[in-house]
Amino acid sequence: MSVELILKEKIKKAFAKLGIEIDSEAIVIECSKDKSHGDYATNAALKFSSLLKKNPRESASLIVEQIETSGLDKIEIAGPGFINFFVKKDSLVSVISKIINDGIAYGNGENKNNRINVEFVSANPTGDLHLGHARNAAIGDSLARILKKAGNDVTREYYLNDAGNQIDNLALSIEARYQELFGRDVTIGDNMYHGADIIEIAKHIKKLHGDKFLDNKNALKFFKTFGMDEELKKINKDLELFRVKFDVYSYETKVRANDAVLKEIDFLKNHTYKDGDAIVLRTTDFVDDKDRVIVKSNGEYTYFLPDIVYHVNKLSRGFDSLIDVLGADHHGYINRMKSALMMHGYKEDVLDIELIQMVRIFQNGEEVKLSKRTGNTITLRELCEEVGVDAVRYFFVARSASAHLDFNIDLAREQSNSNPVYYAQYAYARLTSVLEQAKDIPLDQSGSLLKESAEMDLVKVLVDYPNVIQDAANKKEPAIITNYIQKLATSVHSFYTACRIIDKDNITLTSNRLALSEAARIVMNNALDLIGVNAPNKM
RNA sequence: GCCCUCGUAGCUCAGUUGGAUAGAGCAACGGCCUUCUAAGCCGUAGGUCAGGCGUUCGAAUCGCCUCGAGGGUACCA
Repeated sequence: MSVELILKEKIKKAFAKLGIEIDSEAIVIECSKDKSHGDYATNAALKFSSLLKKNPRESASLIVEQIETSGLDKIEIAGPGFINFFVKKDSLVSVISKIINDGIAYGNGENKNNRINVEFVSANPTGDLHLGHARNAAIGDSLARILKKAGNDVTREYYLNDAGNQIDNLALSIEARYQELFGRDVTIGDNMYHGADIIEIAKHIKKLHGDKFLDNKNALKFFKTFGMDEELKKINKDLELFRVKFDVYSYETKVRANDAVLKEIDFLKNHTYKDGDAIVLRTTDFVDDKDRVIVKSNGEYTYFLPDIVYHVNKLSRGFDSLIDVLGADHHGYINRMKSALMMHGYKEDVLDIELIQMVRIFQNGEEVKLSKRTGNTITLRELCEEVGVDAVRYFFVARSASAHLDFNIDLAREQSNSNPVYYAQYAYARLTSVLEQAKDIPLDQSGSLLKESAEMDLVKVLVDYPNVIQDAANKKEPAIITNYIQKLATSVHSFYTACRIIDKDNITLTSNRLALSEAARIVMNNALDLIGVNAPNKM
């Protein structure tokens, strides 16, 4: 059990002795920022003083009298009524042997028996993944890793809208380029795809099939599936480069098979009304602020309807909850989809939509304006080639998803200390190097000789790791992990500078410090992996 | 108009679910390499937490108003 949990239990029991039951979730334990405030502190006396009918300081002393003191050096009451805990060194340093024994499993949450489906990227296979997809991929994948680490059963899913207009336009674009290869006059319309990738696909088809599809009734159908496969192959190659892998690909055409959409309309009939020839879903009965059209006057479906079918499909596969990672422009989508799922009897929070704010690119101190129309775009591949996968993944996750991200290309490209990725990777490389040089010296996991403040600070950061994972998972916020990585790197560098690790004249101390180094190395590797960043042995 | 996200050091951002003297990194300044990687460490300086009112023992955090940035408000996807 972690130190924090032990303290929570102690506080809970102290309250119980005073005749008050409180939930241990409600007890807040903080790591003290100031050493004179002990190792950990709680505001429980302040928070619950009204229950004790005493002022905060009096409450604090009542509680302190009841706290069982094993594992503690002393307890102090300070300020308006904080209770400060000075923890015995042994209870802190025991984390070293725990980390070394658990290895990569350190920080794993208990199995929650909770199946979560995380859907992200889901870009239409009509061209390269661009900047927005890159942030989506970085955050979605990191989130999946974190949720898994926290003890959930996670499935990564990619949804392909292969029934929509985009795919038709893709087929038309390929057809035009294909005919062009045979010298025909073609015009590429505004809603068609102008990219060079389309020309490549057309050439590929010509090479494989010659003029077979020049005047062929089935040409468009073929261009559609062939083009989509080609584009998806490229997307997957880019994603692989970006260290993102999906467990499941869902095709809209398959989701819609067996009249699933018609059945859905029938299922929803008690929640719909007609507006002219259109069918409108009464989402305002639930959590939406406006009713939504699901079938247009011309009989076509809006995208919303098959999307409902898709979400119901996901839930029918046995997931306890769904997460969609979407761009911030999908804001209006959240409540209408939740409403639709509530019509199916699901709770509002069965679906969680993580909105990702826009990325702005800065170069030479100026914003780079991107536009698909003018062809001025940046693809995920270009970005990775330009600044490296580690830097891109780190930067795209390091800011809270709900915050706009200004991505400074010059900074990310810079292989210098102004780049936070290198700061963390360097800490890892230093530890690895020391451990390699001292590989003949056995580790002493007892921590009995550790006493320097730099050593104990590092130990406390390591103790904190499992809590950080739970926190990041609960808040669905990968940026919490990067914040932790920075803190850990700082502690490692301070320790490294303040304490000489290998000392041939003091092998016992060396063994202690090597064990601490190994523990820190394991946790750093572990944390970097959660955001998909490599931990290099050398830099 | 209405809804959402946001506004914290010169820049980019944290801030542990209302707590003690608001913190990092970069940029600036001053120190530290005969020994494990100086891509590092230690220190100095830098703040009207956009502004105002309120809630209470206590507010960057909660509520209301104002100002400012971005997004949404489609029978587009």
